[in-house]
Amino acid sequence: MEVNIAAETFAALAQPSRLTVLKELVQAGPAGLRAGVIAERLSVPAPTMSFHLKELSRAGLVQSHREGRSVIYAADYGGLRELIDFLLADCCQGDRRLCGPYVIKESA
Amino acid sequence: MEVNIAAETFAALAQPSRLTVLKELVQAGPAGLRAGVIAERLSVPAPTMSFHLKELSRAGLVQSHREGRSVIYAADYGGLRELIDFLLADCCQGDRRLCGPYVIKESA
DNA sequence: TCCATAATTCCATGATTATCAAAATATGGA
DNA sequence: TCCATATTTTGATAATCATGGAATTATGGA
Repeated sequence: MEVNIAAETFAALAQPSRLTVLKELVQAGPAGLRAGVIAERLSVPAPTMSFHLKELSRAGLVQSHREGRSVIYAADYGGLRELIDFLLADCCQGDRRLCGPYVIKESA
Repeated sequence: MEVNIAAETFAALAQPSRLTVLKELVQAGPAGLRAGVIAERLSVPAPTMSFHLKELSRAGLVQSHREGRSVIYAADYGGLRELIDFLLADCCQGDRRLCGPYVIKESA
Protein backbone atom coordinates (compact mmCIF):
# COMPACT_ATOMS: atom_id res chain seq x y z
CA MET A 1 0.00 0.00 0.00
CA GLU A 2 1.34 3.38 -1.01
CA VAL A 3 2.05 5.91 1.74
CA ASN A 4 -0.39 8.57 0.55
CA ILE A 5 -3.21 6.05 0.30
CA ALA A 6 -2.37 4.68 3.74
CA ALA A 7 -2.41 8.21 5.18
CA GLU A 8 -5.88 8.81 3.73
CA THR A 9 -7.10 5.55 5.20
CA PHE A 10 -5.73 6.45 8.63
CA ALA A 11 -7.47 9.82 8.31
CA ALA A 12 -10.76 7.98 7.98
CA LEU A 13 -10.06 6.33 11.34
CA ALA A 14 -8.93 9.55 12.99
CA GLN A 15 -12.39 10.47 14.29
CA PRO A 16 -14.12 8.82 17.27
CA SER A 17 -17.56 8.47 15.64
CA ARG A 18 -16.09 6.85 12.56
CA LEU A 19 -13.93 4.48 14.59
CA THR A 20 -16.95 3.49 16.67
CA VAL A 21 -19.06 2.92 13.56
CA LEU A 22 -16.41 0.67 12.08
CA LYS A 23 -16.26 -1.36 15.27
CA GLU A 24 -20.02 -1.79 15.29
CA LEU A 25 -20.07 -2.76 11.64
CA VAL A 26 -17.40 -5.40 12.16
CA GLN A 27 -19.42 -6.74 15.08
CA ALA A 28 -22.60 -6.65 13.00
CA GLY A 29 -20.94 -8.85 10.39
CA PRO A 30 -21.73 -9.10 6.66
CA ALA A 31 -25.41 -8.31 7.23
CA GLY A 32 -24.40 -4.78 8.16
CA LEU A 33 -26.61 -2.06 9.62
CA ARG A 34 -29.05 0.47 8.22
CA ALA A 35 -27.80 4.06 8.04
CA GLY A 36 -30.57 5.25 10.32
CA VAL A 37 -29.78 2.64 12.96
CA ILE A 38 -26.12 3.67 12.97
CA ALA A 39 -26.94 7.36 13.44
CA GLU A 40 -29.39 6.55 16.22
CA ARG A 41 -27.02 4.22 18.05
CA LEU A 42 -24.31 6.87 18.23
CA SER A 43 -26.77 9.72 18.86
CA VAL A 44 -25.44 11.63 15.88
CA PRO A 45 -27.71 13.62 13.49
CA ALA A 46 -28.32 11.85 10.19
CA PRO A 47 -26.49 14.38 7.98
CA THR A 48 -23.42 14.23 10.20
CA MET A 49 -23.39 10.46 10.17
CA SER A 50 -23.91 10.43 6.42
CA PHE A 51 -20.78 12.56 6.10
CA HIS A 52 -18.78 10.12 8.24
CA LEU A 53 -20.07 7.05 6.42
CA LYS A 54 -19.05 8.65 3.14
CA GLU A 55 -15.54 9.17 4.50
CA LEU A 56 -15.29 5.54 5.56
CA SER A 57 -16.58 4.52 2.17
CA ARG A 58 -14.07 6.69 0.31
CA ALA A 59 -11.33 5.03 2.34
CA GLY A 60 -12.54 1.58 1.33
CA LEU A 61 -13.32 0.55 4.89
CA VAL A 62 -17.07 0.11 4.44
CA GLN A 63 -19.40 -0.77 1.60
CA SER A 64 -23.05 0.10 1.12
CA HIS A 65 -26.06 -0.91 -0.92
CA ARG A 66 -29.64 0.19 -1.04
CA GLU A 67 -32.38 -2.09 0.23
CA GLY A 68 -35.77 -0.60 -0.28
CA ARG A 69 -35.88 2.75 1.44
CA SER A 70 -32.83 1.96 3.54
CA VAL A 71 -29.12 1.98 2.80
CA ILE A 72 -27.20 -0.84 4.40
CA TYR A 73 -23.60 -0.30 5.45
CA ALA A 74 -21.19 -3.16 6.13
CA ALA A 75 -17.50 -3.41 6.98
CA ASP A 76 -15.18 -3.91 4.02
CA TYR A 77 -12.92 -6.65 5.33
CA GLY A 78 -10.55 -6.34 2.39
CA GLY A 79 -9.84 -2.70 3.10
CA LEU A 80 -9.29 -3.39 6.78
CA ARG A 81 -6.93 -6.23 5.97
CA GLU A 82 -4.88 -4.06 3.63
CA LEU A 83 -4.43 -1.49 6.37
CA ILE A 84 -3.37 -4.06 8.95
CA ASP A 85 -0.99 -5.52 6.38
CA PHE A 86 0.52 -2.09 5.88
CA LEU A 87 1.16 -1.68 9.59
CA LEU A 88 2.55 -5.18 10.04
CA ALA A 89 4.56 -5.49 6.84
CA ASP A 90 5.57 -1.95 5.93
CA CYS A 91 6.03 -0.60 9.42
CA CYS A 92 7.32 -3.62 11.28
CA GLN A 93 9.93 -4.93 8.84
CA GLY A 94 10.60 -8.18 10.71
CA ASP A 95 11.46 -6.40 13.91
CA ARG A 96 10.71 -8.81 16.75
CA ARG A 97 10.06 -6.10 19.30
CA LEU A 98 7.13 -5.03 17.19
CA CYS A 99 5.97 -8.14 15.35
CA GLY A 100 6.98 -10.76 17.89
CA PRO A 101 3.58 -12.07 18.97
CA TYR A 102 2.11 -12.06 15.48
CA VAL A 103 2.76 -14.66 12.85
CA ILE A 104 1.66 -14.54 9.26
CA LYS A 105 0.40 -17.99 8.40
CA GLU A 106 1.70 -19.57 5.20
CA SER A 107 -1.75 -20.41 3.88
CA ALA A 108 -4.52 -17.93 4.42
CA MET B 1 -7.26 1.07 23.99
CA GLU B 2 -10.05 3.59 24.29
CA VAL B 3 -11.67 4.86 21.10
CA ASN B 4 -10.78 8.53 21.55
CA ILE B 5 -7.14 7.69 22.18
CA ALA B 6 -7.08 5.37 19.20
CA ALA B 7 -8.56 8.10 17.00
CA GLU B 8 -5.83 10.52 18.11
CA THR B 9 -3.20 7.93 17.33
CA PHE B 10 -4.64 7.34 13.86
CA ALA B 11 -4.64 11.10 13.33
CA ALA B 12 -0.89 11.08 13.89
CA LEU B 13 -0.58 8.60 11.01
CA ALA B 14 -2.97 10.50 8.75
CA GLN B 15 -0.25 12.57 7.11
CA PRO B 16 2.22 11.29 4.47
CA SER B 17 5.34 12.90 5.96
CA ARG B 18 4.59 11.50 9.39
CA LEU B 19 3.87 8.04 8.03
CA THR B 20 7.11 8.09 6.07
CA VAL B 21 9.08 9.23 9.11
CA LEU B 22 7.67 6.41 11.18
CA LYS B 23 8.62 3.87 8.52
CA GLU B 24 12.17 5.21 8.39
CA LEU B 25 12.45 5.18 12.17
CA VAL B 26 11.29 1.58 12.38
CA GLN B 27 13.85 0.69 9.71
CA ALA B 28 16.52 2.66 11.54
CA GLY B 29 15.91 0.58 14.66
CA PRO B 30 16.53 1.53 18.29
CA ALA B 31 19.49 3.75 17.37
CA GLY B 32 17.04 6.14 15.75
CA LEU B 33 17.85 9.17 13.60
CA ARG B 34 18.83 12.77 14.28
CA ALA B 35 16.07 15.35 13.74
CA GLY B 36 18.14 17.12 11.10
CA VAL B 37 18.71 13.93 9.14
CA ILE B 38 14.99 13.18 9.12
CA ALA B 39 14.10 16.63 7.80
CA GLU B 40 16.80 16.43 5.14
CA ARG B 41 15.82 12.94 3.99
CA LEU B 42 12.22 13.98 3.39
CA SER B 43 13.15 17.43 2.03
CA VAL B 44 10.95 19.12 4.60
CA PRO B 45 11.94 22.40 6.35
CA ALA B 46 13.13 21.88 9.93
CA PRO B 47 10.21 23.72 11.61
CA THR B 48 7.66 21.71 9.66
CA MET B 49 9.36 18.44 10.52
CA SER B 50 9.65 19.48 14.14
CA PHE B 51 5.89 19.97 14.16
CA HIS B 52 5.31 16.50 12.72
CA LEU B 53 7.74 14.83 15.09
CA LYS B 54 5.94 16.47 17.98
CA GLU B 55 2.65 15.03 16.75
CA LEU B 56 4.12 11.54 16.51
CA SER B 57 5.57 11.99 19.97
CA ARG B 58 2.27 13.14 21.46
CA ALA B 59 0.65 10.03 19.99
CA GLY B 60 3.26 7.82 21.66
CA LEU B 61 4.59 6.48 18.37
CA VAL B 62 8.11 7.90 18.69
CA GLN B 63 10.46 8.81 21.52
CA SER B 64 13.28 11.30 21.60
CA HIS B 65 16.33 12.22 23.64
CA ARG B 66 19.04 14.83 23.32
CA GLU B 67 22.57 13.81 22.43
CA GLY B 68 24.89 16.77 22.42
CA ARG B 69 23.54 19.32 19.98
CA SER B 70 21.29 16.79 18.29
CA VAL B 71 17.94 15.30 19.22
CA ILE B 72 17.56 11.63 18.38
CA TYR B 73 14.17 10.25 17.44
CA ALA B 74 13.35 6.54 17.56
CA ALA B 75 10.21 4.48 16.97
CA ASP B 76 8.22 3.66 20.10
CA TYR B 77 7.51 -0.02 19.58
CA GLY B 78 5.13 -0.17 22.51
CA GLY B 79 2.87 2.49 21.04
CA LEU B 80 2.89 0.83 17.65
CA ARG B 81 2.03 -2.50 19.20
CA GLU B 82 -0.90 -1.04 21.09
CA LEU B 83 -2.32 0.37 17.88
CA ILE B 84 -1.96 -2.91 16.00
CA ASP B 85 -3.55 -4.67 18.95
CA PHE B 86 -6.48 -2.27 18.78
CA LEU B 87 -7.04 -3.03 15.11
CA LEU B 88 -6.68 -6.78 15.53
CA ALA B 89 -8.49 -7.25 18.81
CA ASP B 90 -11.02 -4.44 18.99
CA CYS B 91 -11.89 -4.24 15.33
CA CYS B 92 -11.58 -7.84 14.26
CA GLN B 93 -13.44 -9.60 17.06
CA GLY B 94 -12.49 -13.12 16.04
CA ASP B 95 -13.88 -12.69 12.56
CA ARG B 96 -11.94 -15.07 10.33
CA ARG B 97 -12.50 -13.05 7.19
CA LEU B 98 -10.47 -10.32 8.81
CA CYS B 99 -8.12 -12.06 11.21
CA GLY B 100 -7.71 -15.36 9.40
CA PRO B 101 -4.04 -15.13 8.39
CA TYR B 102 -2.89 -13.72 11.71
CA VAL B 103 -2.43 -15.70 14.88
CA ILE B 104 -1.71 -14.33 18.30
CA LYS B 105 0.92 -16.57 19.83
CA GLU B 106 0.30 -17.85 23.35
CA SER B 107 3.67 -16.71 24.67
CA ALA B 108 4.99 -13.37 23.51
C1' DT C 1 32.59 35.04 26.45
C1' DC C 2 31.68 34.59 21.60
C1' DC C 3 30.50 31.91 17.74
C1' DA C 4 28.60 28.15 14.98
C1' DT C 5 25.48 24.35 14.88
C1' DA C 6 20.99 21.92 15.94
C1' DA C 7 16.46 22.08 17.04
C1' DT C 8 12.31 24.15 18.60
C1' DT C 9 8.83 27.74 19.33
C1' DC C 10 6.29 31.70 17.63
C1' DC C 11 3.27 33.46 14.50
C1' DA C 12 0.66 34.40 10.43
C1' DT C 13 -1.53 32.26 6.49
C1' DG C 14 -4.10 29.09 3.81
C1' DA C 15 -6.35 24.65 3.60
C1' DT C 16 -9.01 21.07 5.30
C1' DT C 17 -12.46 19.02 8.42
C1' DA C 18 -16.64 18.59 11.45
C1' DT C 19 -21.13 20.00 12.40
C1' DC C 20 -26.01 20.12 11.45
C1' DA C 21 -30.33 22.83 9.82
C1' DA C 22 -32.72 23.12 5.61
C1' DA C 23 -33.56 21.45 1.18
C1' DA C 24 -33.35 17.83 -2.14
C1' DT C 25 -33.53 12.99 -3.65
C1' DA C 26 -35.12 8.12 -3.61
C1' DT C 27 -38.34 4.51 -2.53
C1' DG C 28 -42.66 2.12 -1.58
C1' DG C 29 -47.33 2.18 -0.50
C1' DA C 30 -52.26 4.18 -0.56
C1' DT D 1 -50.45 11.00 -8.07
C1' DC D 2 -49.76 12.08 -3.27
C1' DC D 3 -47.75 11.07 1.03
C1' DA D 4 -44.63 9.25 4.54
C1' DT D 5 -40.14 7.36 5.37
C1' DA D 6 -35.01 6.98 4.70
C1' DT D 7 -31.01 9.06 3.31
C1' DT D 8 -28.07 12.30 1.10
C1' DT D 9 -26.65 16.86 -0.57
C1' DT D 10 -26.23 21.78 0.07
C1' DG D 11 -24.41 25.43 2.35
C1' DA D 12 -22.88 28.15 6.16
C1' DT D 13 -20.00 28.26 10.30
C1' DA D 14 -16.53 27.08 13.56
C1' DA D 15 -12.60 24.55 14.64
C1' DT D 16 -8.50 22.25 13.68
C1' DC D 17 -4.32 21.30 10.93
C1' DA D 18 -0.17 22.13 7.83
C1' DT D 19 3.31 25.17 6.32
C1' DG D 20 7.57 27.70 6.77
C1' DG D 21 10.09 32.31 7.73
C1' DA D 22 11.84 34.67 11.68
C1' DA D 23 13.13 34.55 16.29
C1' DT D 24 14.48 31.80 20.24
C1' DT D 25 16.68 28.19 22.96
C1' DA D 26 20.30 24.68 23.81
C1' DT D 27 24.82 22.77 23.34
C1' DG D 28 29.80 22.43 22.59
C1' DG D 29 34.06 24.30 21.08
C1' DA D 30 37.50 28.22 20.47
